[in-house]
Amino acid sequence: MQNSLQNLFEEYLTKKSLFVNKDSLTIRYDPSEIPHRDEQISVLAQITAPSLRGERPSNIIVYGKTGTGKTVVTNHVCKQLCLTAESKNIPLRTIYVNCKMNKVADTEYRLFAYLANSLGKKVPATGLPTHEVYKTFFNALEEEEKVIIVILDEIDSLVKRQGCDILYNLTRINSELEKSKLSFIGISNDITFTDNLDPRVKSGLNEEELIFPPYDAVQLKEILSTRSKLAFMRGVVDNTVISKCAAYAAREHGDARRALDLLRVSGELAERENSVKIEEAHVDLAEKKVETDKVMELVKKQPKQSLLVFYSIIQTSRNREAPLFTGEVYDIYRGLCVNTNTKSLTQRRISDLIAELDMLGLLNAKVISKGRYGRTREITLTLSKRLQSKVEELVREVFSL
DNA sequence: CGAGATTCATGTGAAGTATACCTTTAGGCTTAA
DNA sequence: AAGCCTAAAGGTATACTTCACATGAATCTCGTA
Repeated sequence: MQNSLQNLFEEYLTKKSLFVNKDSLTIRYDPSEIPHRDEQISVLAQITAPSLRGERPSNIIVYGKTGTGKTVVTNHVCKQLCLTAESKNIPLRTIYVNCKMNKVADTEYRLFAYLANSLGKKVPATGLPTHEVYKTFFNALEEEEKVIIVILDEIDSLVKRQGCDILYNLTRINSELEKSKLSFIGISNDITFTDNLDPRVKSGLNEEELIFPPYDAVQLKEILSTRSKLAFMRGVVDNTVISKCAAYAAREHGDARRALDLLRVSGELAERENSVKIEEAHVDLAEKKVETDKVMELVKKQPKQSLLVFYSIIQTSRNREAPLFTGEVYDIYRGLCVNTNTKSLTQRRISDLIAELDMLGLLNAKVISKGRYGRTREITLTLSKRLQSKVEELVREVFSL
């Protein structure tokens, strides 16, 4: 056993990798070229450029669906901005926050805590008054004596959860700052997100806006082939593979991240099979794996109670085509709590948890009225059968069912 | 027959509770003069 | 007397519960044609 493991590792080392630089296919990678985004880049650069003269740039909201390059472009421009500033000794700083990340920046308190933290101030996870955390952040800002650009990724989910007061407070900070200047780049998947915003907030935050259209299949192909040249050894990827990845991703509203994931995972699968090049079959396998990984990642992050609720929903809908209602799910959930020795939450809370699962895209829950028969959420699953059973498996593991 | 009232099942908002954690402060102990 | 540590007091955020009211179309009711 031990020996074979060692063999495996040694074999792995001697084996030639298909990859030269796998990082260039991940989302963390900042490519030097971002094809088909010249316009967005230059607009963003123009808007943020005043920061180099110590002026406060306008606040911007960046719209676009997932994988249209919002985050990459924003980070890219900010990085270049910072590099320029650094070389010329200009006081400038950018902070990136993802507002969707659970338990990181999804409330006002946590957002300020995160921001303060990234300016080097330690703030405890709980206990302080929110205003105190706000002050800590504010003072940290003043101490910097810089122009500071805060990038709020997935800002729409923050607003959906917490309302727009947070944004109001954020936009207000500026008028109180003396030594530093603050501006925002909000990134949103939802184009309609400013519609329900308080007009004061809207005018403050939405000084400029920038829209990222989805990529089409041709553009995706181009992106993929640029990146694949960086990522793979020569002759590993051929055109048909790239076309296939692009086609799959184009089907999903032109999501470049997905396309890159597909290509990377295809490569990994091919490598694992000791294949010398990526075959179309690998892409098909990768398509499944990418989807699975994405969902499983998300599910794993959910708190136990949400998992139980989700599990109840999957269980109930298994033998049924018709959509489920909150009440049924709650009954199943209660039973499950007894089985797993878990303290069950109230229906009120479950109602909120279901709404959260809906927000995460793990299911569809629509509030409907059934007339005489009351009002409820109509719940349908969006995951494929295969993924459903994967989730079931995971939940059973967690609760050792 | 049709307009308006009724009804159901649960959505939804507000206020309250439990828990975990924070800072402040007062008291007690130690130490150095 | 000054300095340091500790534990209690008083405060907050968050996740959840409790309470009370809101919702909205299918169904019922009853007056009218």
